[in-house]
Amino acid sequence: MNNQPIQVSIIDDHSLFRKGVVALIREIPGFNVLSDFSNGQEFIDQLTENLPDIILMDIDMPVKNGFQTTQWLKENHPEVKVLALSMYHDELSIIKMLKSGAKGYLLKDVDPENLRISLEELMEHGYTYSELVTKTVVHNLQFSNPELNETEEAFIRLCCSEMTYKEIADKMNISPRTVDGYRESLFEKLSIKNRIGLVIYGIKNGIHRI
Amino acid sequence: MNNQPIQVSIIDDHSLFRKGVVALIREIPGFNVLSDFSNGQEFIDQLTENLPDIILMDIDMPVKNGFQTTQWLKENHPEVKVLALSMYHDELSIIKMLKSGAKGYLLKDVDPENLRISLEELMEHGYTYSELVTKTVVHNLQFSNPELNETEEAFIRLCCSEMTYKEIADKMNISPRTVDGYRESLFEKLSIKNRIGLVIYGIKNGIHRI
DNA sequence: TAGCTCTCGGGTGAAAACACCCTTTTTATG
DNA sequence: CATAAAAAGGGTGTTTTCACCCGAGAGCTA
Repeated sequence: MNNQPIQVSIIDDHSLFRKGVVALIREIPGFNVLSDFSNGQEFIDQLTENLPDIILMDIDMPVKNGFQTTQWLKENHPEVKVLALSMYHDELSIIKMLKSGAKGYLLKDVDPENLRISLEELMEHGYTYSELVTKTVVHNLQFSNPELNETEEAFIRLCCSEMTYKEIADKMNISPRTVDGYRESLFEKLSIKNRIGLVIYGIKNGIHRI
Repeated sequence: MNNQPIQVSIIDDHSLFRKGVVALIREIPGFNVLSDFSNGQEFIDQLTENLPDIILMDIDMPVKNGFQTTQWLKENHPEVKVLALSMYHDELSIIKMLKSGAKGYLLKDVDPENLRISLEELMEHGYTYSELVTKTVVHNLQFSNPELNETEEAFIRLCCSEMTYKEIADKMNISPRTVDGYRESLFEKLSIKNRIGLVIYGIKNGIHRI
């Protein structure tokens, strides 16, 4: 290890939480907070050559969310290590964040000591996979959730409302028959029996946030 | 104002967030952090004569949640001012917290400066009602959420599954006709149109947790 | 070019959900 | 005790949802 402090940036739209994390990280020896932003776009807009070593990244944010920002970093600055920091422990969020390029995934209810351990592990090994992440990835391998395309996700989102299928068809500018097809193929794919199952699936997997 | 620092305690199960808030409040002149706990029961168990002036109270916590703990404080130590600090901005949470005795309600995405302002206002006036709170209370007066009894909540819980109404009737040991009545009265009470609305309401209001 | 798959769309009938009418039973309360 | 209010159950008909059948066209590819 060299003796330069490790630079950390935080991207989270909850400013109280963000500032709290900033204060906590300042107390960890060997780490320094470089900057903090309330969403991904703000971070990208204010980018300088002075990049952080680690970014703590929230998922749900306005303008540019955690998935998109992590993806952007993977393509433009792959040397920056993204550590996801989210309150969601649903499988889809974790898997999507890892696929986007995150090097680890922590829940927001992690305690400061474990945050420190994860940060150090991240610098040492280049990744930090908690038990939650490992379990989720293995589970996902065994019972892999079918890939849903954009249309299917949009359809599920609309199903999480009081609209009838006919109204959904109008909204999507397709025939009610097509909606029928979407429904049937999703029932089959997701092993569910009716629209309630679709709503539960949508909410459970973060397709529709309440 | 006297020159004794105002004592603040924080009850929140997300320890990273909690410790962050602790660090932030320590930086506010005139305020001191007395203690912090991960849930209401832990706070009550470790109670001494040395009570805080203000408690920052989360809602969703294991063992004893924010509603119960605030209620308990109202009955046992009404001089302690509870300031709710939650990520939920739904009407039910805000109203239930105020009914339980909270003197204010802040969202977790409040910035540190507004937290400071609210704390000071709380000490000066004994309450701090943000625009969010005022708007919600007025809205609630105009469109007050109906009280649901145990049976209705149980029914909603069962509706958040793939069971048909006939199966729900079997499970509840009542006639399908009665279920019909429950459904119709709930549609009316909650101003919803169909079962999807019931599912969304149930999840949104914590009747069914995913 | 024949064959394959995927998306989109259509018809029909059964089952479930929903709306609106009603009566009986239970429970609370003056 | 009387009487109102609430809970439970019933009949009937419409709309929505769901299941299973089918074909047309686009795009890919062996």
